[in-house]
Amino acid sequence: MGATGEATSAPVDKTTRQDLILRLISERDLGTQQGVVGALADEGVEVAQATVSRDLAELGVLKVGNRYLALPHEPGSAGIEVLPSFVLGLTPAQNQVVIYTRDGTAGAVSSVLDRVRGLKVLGTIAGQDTVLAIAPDNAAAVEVAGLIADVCRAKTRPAGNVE
Amino acid sequence: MGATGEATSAPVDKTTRQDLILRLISERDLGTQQGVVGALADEGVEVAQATVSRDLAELGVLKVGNRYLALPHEPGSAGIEVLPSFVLGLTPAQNQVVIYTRDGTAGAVSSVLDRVRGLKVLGTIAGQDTVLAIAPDNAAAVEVAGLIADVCRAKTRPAGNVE
DNA sequence: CCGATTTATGCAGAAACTTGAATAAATATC
DNA sequence: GATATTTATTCAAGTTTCTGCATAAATCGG
Repeated sequence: MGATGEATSAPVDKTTRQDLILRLISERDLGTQQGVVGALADEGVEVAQATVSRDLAELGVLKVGNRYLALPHEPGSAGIEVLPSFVLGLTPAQNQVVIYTRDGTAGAVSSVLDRVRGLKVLGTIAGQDTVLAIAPDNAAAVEVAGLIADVCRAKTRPAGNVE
Repeated sequence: MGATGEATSAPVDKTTRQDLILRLISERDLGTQQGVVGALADEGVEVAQATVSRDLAELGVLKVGNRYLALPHEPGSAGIEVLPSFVLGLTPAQNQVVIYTRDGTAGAVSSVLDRVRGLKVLGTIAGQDTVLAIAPDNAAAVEVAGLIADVCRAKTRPAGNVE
């Protein structure tokens, strides 16, 4: 049967829908909740914008500039949104990203990077003011670097306040 | 205020109660659901036996012989109840437990031991038909050995079938 | 600053979950 | 094997969660 664009299929539960949202905003270029509603509809999941609003908040999805980023982190711990306070610069090199941080904060930055789910980072090594993030390959390293740069540059705002 | 034996305190939610149950059956020697109800009451948590029955089932608590064991494992993976099929014998040595298994099943046994929460095992090493389980100290090793022996000897039955 | 777009929230009905009482089923004891 | 004990399950509240609708609040583009 059809690979894409089902009509109305079985009603999915909240968890399934939220997993789907995480996948969709990784694959497609989604920047509005209405867009997410449409993308969900393409997959046969029909919900209201209000629901997407609440889902994004619960998932901890960030909106960087004009794009949602599926980078939720462990609840309760510092997330990627603290990076702008610590990161001074960064540069991809081979399959690595070298990240320059305020002195003494490299450990914290590496800790954050380790905890962010969805980031293509295999592992990190932290010095005093430098973090080395190891990615699977150069493409991933470039992607990660771009992502972190975006987060640090653009006005980043959490997609919501989970109660 | 009193350290033990509160009267009726704030109504606790399901998760809190289940955590408490895990702790109680580790500390005390509980062998019946009515006993668990009583132990909970001592802590100021009043519930019916039916609730305890459902809790034990959800928690995956085992009843070995005449005693509940708080050894829940990752849901969906093989748990401690498969050990009798694989384990032939075992002996504590220093802070380790040497476990003799059916040939080829040492890996599976070690995998199970690694996944069982609440077991005082730091790590395991598996050969072909032998598993070495490393405990913090001799006392822990003896305890673990006794536990595994009990599980293999006594009629072990899962405390329930979660739907 | 104004209108348009995007996002968040109060509310209400629906659905799902939780739990105790009663009772059935299973297990142990003699 | 009969009885007593222990555990599981059915049923019916009571409670919580979920979600759309309508609307308020916030943000963006001139």
